Amino acid sequence: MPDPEPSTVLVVDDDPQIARALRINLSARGYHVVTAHDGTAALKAVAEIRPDVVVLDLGLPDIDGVDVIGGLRGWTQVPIIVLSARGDSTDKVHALDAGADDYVTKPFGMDELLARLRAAVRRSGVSAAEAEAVVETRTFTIDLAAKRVRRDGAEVHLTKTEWRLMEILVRNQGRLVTQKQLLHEVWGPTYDSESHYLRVYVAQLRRKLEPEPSRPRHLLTEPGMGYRFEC
Amino acid sequence: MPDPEPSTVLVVDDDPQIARALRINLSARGYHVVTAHDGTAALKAVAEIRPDVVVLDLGLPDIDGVDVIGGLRGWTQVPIIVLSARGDSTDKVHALDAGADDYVTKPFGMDELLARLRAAVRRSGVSAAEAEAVVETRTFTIDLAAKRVRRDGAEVHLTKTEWRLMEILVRNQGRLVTQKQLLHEVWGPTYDSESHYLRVYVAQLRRKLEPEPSRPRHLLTEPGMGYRFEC
DNA sequence: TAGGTCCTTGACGCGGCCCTGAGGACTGTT
DNA sequence: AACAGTCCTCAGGGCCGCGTCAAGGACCTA
Repeated sequence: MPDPEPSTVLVVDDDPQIARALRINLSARGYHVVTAHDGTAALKAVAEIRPDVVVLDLGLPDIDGVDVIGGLRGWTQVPIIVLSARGDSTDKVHALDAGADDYVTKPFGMDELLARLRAAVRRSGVSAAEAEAVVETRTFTIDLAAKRVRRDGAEVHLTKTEWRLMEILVRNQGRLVTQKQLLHEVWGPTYDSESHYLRVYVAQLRRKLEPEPSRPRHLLTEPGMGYRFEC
Repeated sequence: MPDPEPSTVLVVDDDPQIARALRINLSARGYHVVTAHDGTAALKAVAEIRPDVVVLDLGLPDIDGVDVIGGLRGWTQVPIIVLSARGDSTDKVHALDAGADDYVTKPFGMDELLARLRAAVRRSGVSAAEAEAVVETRTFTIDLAAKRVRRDGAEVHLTKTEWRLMEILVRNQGRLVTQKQLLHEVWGPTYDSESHYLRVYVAQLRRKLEPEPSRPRHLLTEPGMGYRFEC
């Protein structure tokens, strides 16, 4: 097994001290760290960089932390670990019920936070990895873990967007994925009806992967609803 | 949608007081509670009753708590919430790294534990719930999650409108669905009396799915009222 | 700054799906 | 037996959604 690429952590905290401390510690442990200093930036950052886990301080200047959780849970399952100075029981309950995965009160031990981070990443990784990492069709092979596609032995290069789209379809193989879901997961939660994007990119994938792009056998259209990947 | 069956919680604690307190509180919240008083019993209980979540005290008389976690993680992904009197950072790290999902130190607030329990069940339920969406009849099979219909092994293609209609009827299987409700949910709230639409589309569904379309056995008409799906 | 890749956006033809209307069957009522 | 109401069936026309091609522009790299 090759060394897995480092997990990306989005750290959301308006206190530069804490953000810096987290950045240093997490980076030292091999994580790829991105920081945001308010809720708006956090929501945007999640849509753009797709972190593997979010560490979220509740005391943000612009948006209430619980609303940030809600905004994320509307379209993504990314694990959220809440940091908060308030150890109040009702705060914890609200945050957890809004969709947070864990809740750590400040001051916190870095060891503990790291352990909880590992637990969160491990959990979400298990389900993601469960779907076999390699999917084969008659004409091409997809390695989800390595992010590689081969066709007749030769490697086929997919762009970032093409890959994201392909990955979602493959992870849901056999299932119909709605246009809205695809748009949300590839382009972000603000894209609802730009189905033209899908047409363009599905066409590109078909051109690269299907034996007869005009008669797709694996990337199937369900008119009015979405797309479906079949082996 | 019918009421989901209650989640089963395995409470593992050798202190009868705490075990009792948990049983009372969890039962009051609608959980199905099973208790075990030592590690051996816990391991056996998980294998036998397959709980949806385990609440595990670390101070067990026979087996070290971390080993219990390890014993479970060897074969199951059931969420484990650790309870412990020791708030020591290294204990937390060991338990979490052994595979625990969460760690709560005694004394704990019952509200918080319940919220963490909900979070754990929610997480694991997302993936498990989707699998249970297949409805079978004598002649055809409907997979609600994948949005696909099979008849005698072969795939039957439904259009968007056909599928919407079918889905509503299937989700209300056995129950009568009124024409108005069907029109509202498929064509929108402004459609009240266009029952001709329904006739056309129900006929199409019957033609595609019923063995004898003129003598429907599953898509039944209730004259003057609506339609009903029967397995 | 130049070159390349990639994302976005527009225009256009085509096929399939949704709607619609007409005719007929069935049932219950007067 | 005539009639009204509801339902089933079939077929055609309009239109929306899909696929395709191509060009503009953003971004990165050298």
